[in-house]
Amino acid sequence: MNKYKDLGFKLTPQRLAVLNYLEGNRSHPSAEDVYKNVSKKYPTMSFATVYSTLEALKKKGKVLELTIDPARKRFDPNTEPHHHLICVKCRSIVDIHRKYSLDIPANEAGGFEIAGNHIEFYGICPKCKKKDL
Amino acid sequence: MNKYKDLGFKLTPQRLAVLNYLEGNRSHPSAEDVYKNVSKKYPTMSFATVYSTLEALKKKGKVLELTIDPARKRFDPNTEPHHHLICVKCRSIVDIHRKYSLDIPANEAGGFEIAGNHIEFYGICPKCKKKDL
DNA sequence: TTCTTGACAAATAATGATTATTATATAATA
DNA sequence: TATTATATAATAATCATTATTTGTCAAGAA
Repeated sequence: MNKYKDLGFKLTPQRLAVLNYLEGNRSHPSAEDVYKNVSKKYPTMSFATVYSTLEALKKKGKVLELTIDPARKRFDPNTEPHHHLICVKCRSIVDIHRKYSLDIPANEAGGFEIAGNHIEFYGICPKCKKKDL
Repeated sequence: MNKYKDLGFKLTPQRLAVLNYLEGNRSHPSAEDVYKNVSKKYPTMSFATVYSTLEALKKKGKVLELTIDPARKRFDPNTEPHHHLICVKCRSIVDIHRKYSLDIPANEAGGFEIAGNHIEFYGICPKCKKKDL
């Protein structure tokens, strides 16, 4: 009945709390976001535990680490291939689930073996648009 | 005769050295790369000067800050719109100058005003492919 | 049940990139 | 050349992240 059984690592309360927070979360939280939220339930939770849990989940492919925000890492529990639309003002991130076919001509690929791609769309979110009057 | 005349900020020797290093540079250097190189000519050069120069150039649109490398900022003096192909092993970066038409259906855009996009291709560079035998 | 072992959590320290501060030096301009 | 604003260098501070250490707990062996 436990959906995390197959993770192959110990399911501690702290880890469960992190998993629950991430479950279905589409806000692309930073480690701090995770920490803040999970701390409510587990006040003794330390930052290091958050990082190590996220790292463990990353290794198991349950979470993606996004390199979108220059200031901090963001994590994404949505592991299906998708793209992101980022607000250049407030750095909020929205998922884009479209498929795009992106080929690189061999002469531009410089001998690389292509493994995948990720598109970052930039824009201004509705909230920030309002603030700018 | 000076191609940097129009920058609208003081042209110190240090800044000129940074500009010369960036000119035509396609290696997407980090601040440390810039510092190391420019230090050869200006041994008293400080890291802070590198950062502030890069920041100033960024504001003037002469340099782009890349958020590709989770470990550090990378800078790109090639300000024409283009994309990047990154080696997941060594983090080397190659430019991709193709144009791709990428539309987001309005219902996915969440009310964002789209301003641009950037594609990150992932792969393994020839050097790292060899190392893996 | 008790012992042993290994993984985990928490606290804390350490690291590394970046930014801020401050006193001095220098470029641009009158 | 003098003035003035801005840049430099040195340094300290900050912030996110990683490493270390010590104590705790859980599961299996004796």
